[in-house]
Amino acid sequence: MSTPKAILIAGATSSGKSALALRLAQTHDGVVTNADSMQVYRDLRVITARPTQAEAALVPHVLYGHIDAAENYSVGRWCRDAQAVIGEAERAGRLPILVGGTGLYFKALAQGLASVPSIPADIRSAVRGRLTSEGVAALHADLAQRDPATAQRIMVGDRARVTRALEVVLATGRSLADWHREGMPPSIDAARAIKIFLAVERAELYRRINERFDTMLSSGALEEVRALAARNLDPMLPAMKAHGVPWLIRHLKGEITLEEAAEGGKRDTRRYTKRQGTWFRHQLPDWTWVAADEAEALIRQRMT
RNA sequence: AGGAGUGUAGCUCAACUGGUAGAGCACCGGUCUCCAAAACCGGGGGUUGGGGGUUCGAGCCCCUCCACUCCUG
Repeated sequence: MSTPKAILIAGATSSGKSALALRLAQTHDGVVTNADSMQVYRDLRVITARPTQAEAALVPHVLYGHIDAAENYSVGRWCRDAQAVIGEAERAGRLPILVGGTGLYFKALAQGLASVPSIPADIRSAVRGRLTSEGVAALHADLAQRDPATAQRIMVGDRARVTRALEVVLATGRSLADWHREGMPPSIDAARAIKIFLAVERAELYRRINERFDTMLSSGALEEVRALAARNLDPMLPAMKAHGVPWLIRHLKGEITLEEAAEGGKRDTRRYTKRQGTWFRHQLPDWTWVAADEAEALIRQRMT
């Protein structure tokens, strides 16, 4: 095998992937690049378990906390950012090490994304406005008229996809399915990358998640969320939906106890990690699943 | 020790005067192309504490044992 151009490390939340990425970066002159949809937000440091400043001082860490919580970041933007980072690392002779838990980001990076043009703001907000006023069923019915093929593939209650498909036909006059057929070249040469998924046994993972959430609380998570809440941002923004954030905001409003909020945050995280496993198993079947304590040895072996 | 009470799904609790044991949460599986830590779809579970009895039929009635709780001493 030729020298890998990049190492991609995925894994469930709390699987220990950040620590692994750090170790590898230290020994292989790497650039740790974030592939997590929530760690990109500046306002969310503790609650997303972003690497600390001390860790970031050891090796270069990029795409962490570089976006304001008021922004709507997206897969597309991340792909462009990641591509730039990878190119820069290569020119500097450093190894890009992408690490994160967002499956869609990795898939888009390795397999390409449909080149749907960005949706004009007025169309986007009009569609989202209709979602609240008319409800999903009405939007789905509208979609069925304009783009029957796509409408058939989407569940009637799936607000996110119905909204997306509708705004795409309205803005481009073409079916989302058409755009998907065309596709776009991947951002990296996936065949030459090491791709691993850090596997942790379910019970152990749940134990770690619960413990980690408590640690976050004692490390200032509540204060962080208080500051975020004080900005009075739109609750529909991605950053406002990070695990634990909605719950802690409810606690700060006096609606629920801190204990209830913590339970909710932990539960959401547990359920999420289950979906992460499903995603990688089915969507990216060519990734290697490996236990955390064997990952480093496996990677070193493939590096040679 | 005596008196009273409780024991049903992992948890909290339902089940009219005996008539096919359910609900919430938890949990499990799946979908996935630009808000993905999102948005959705689906699922099974119980020797009703153990044993015996009455009855066509027992979570429910009777006996007994066990566990826990409260009261009295």
